[in-house]
Amino acid sequence: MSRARVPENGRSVPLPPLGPVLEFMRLIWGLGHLLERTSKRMKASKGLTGPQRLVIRLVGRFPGIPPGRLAELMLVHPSTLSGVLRRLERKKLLERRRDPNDARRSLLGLTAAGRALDSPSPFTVEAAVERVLAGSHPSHVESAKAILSRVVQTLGEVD
Amino acid sequence: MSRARVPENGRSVPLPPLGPVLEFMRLIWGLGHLLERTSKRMKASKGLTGPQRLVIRLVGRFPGIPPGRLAELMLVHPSTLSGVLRRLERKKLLERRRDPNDARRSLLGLTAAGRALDSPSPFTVEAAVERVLAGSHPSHVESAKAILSRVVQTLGEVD
DNA sequence: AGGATTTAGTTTGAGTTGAAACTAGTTCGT
DNA sequence: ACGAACTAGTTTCAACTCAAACTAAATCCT
Repeated sequence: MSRARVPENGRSVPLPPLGPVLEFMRLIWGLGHLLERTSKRMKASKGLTGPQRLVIRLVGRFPGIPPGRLAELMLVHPSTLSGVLRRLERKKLLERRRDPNDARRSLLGLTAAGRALDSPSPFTVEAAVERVLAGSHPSHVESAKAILSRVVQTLGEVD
Repeated sequence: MSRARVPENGRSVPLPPLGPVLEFMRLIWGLGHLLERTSKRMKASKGLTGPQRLVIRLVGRFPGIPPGRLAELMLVHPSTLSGVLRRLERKKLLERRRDPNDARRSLLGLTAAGRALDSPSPFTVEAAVERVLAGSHPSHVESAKAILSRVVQTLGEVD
């Protein structure tokens, strides 16, 4: 018969078991959503979203980097970055200068205000990842990175 | 004097090295973006986005599940699910019935058209994850799951 | 040199995301 | 029994995401 296990009453039914694949998918989707959540809260508390903060950190590390390179580094579509850069520029944290050698290209740089925000800080995604990685066996971290890289690669090659 | 390594000319400079923490962040952010990309392409080719498809799969597995439970299962905020459900309902793939025992609650179910889409299928995130997991050492998969779970938990407890 | 192709970046459009504010229904406390 | 507290779900809002279409600039090819 095996009709069972349907939560006909939302409450009181424990989380149903899913297969290992759905389990893993739930983890990686859920991870993305948690990053999103952390980002929203950072904006409320510090005025910068996650992607905005990441841009500040990376432009701080590589001044003069053009938007295309930065998008590649962040693994986002260039058009996504446009909006993030626009909002950071509106807040006077970042500047776009024209590349004298190639007028199509912009060169990104932090303003003084932007540089003031370019520092590690608690309650960020960076800090959380730092903590987890520091408290895990290096070999496990390596395995995780390998698996994640393969998923990234496999998904990426569906081009 | 170590001023070096600035890509003053976007082209021809290899990807700069980042620390292990930023490296890992790049992977998990990037994974989220790849899922997003796959989702967009699925919509173009099959008419369903990733979250929409996941809802179909899960409601198919657990008919009568209420939105709150489904949100919990998908690790998304309930308000996020509202829009996804609205769009699926507009497409006549899903129905919301009122729970006779608790009028606040809805009970979700697939229409005949929705049930027709509830099947595994290539070129989905599910298929890609399946492939990677099948081709990896089980112990590595376990390590990855453990690390990811800890990141999820650490980020989650920043409540 | 000059038109065709390629490349860098932005704009527009639809979907997803979480948080806060809101509505409506249920349960609790006295 | 009845008002207070709680719960389920939706709406509204700003930001992010990719893709496709577009602009402008550089390079390529005769």
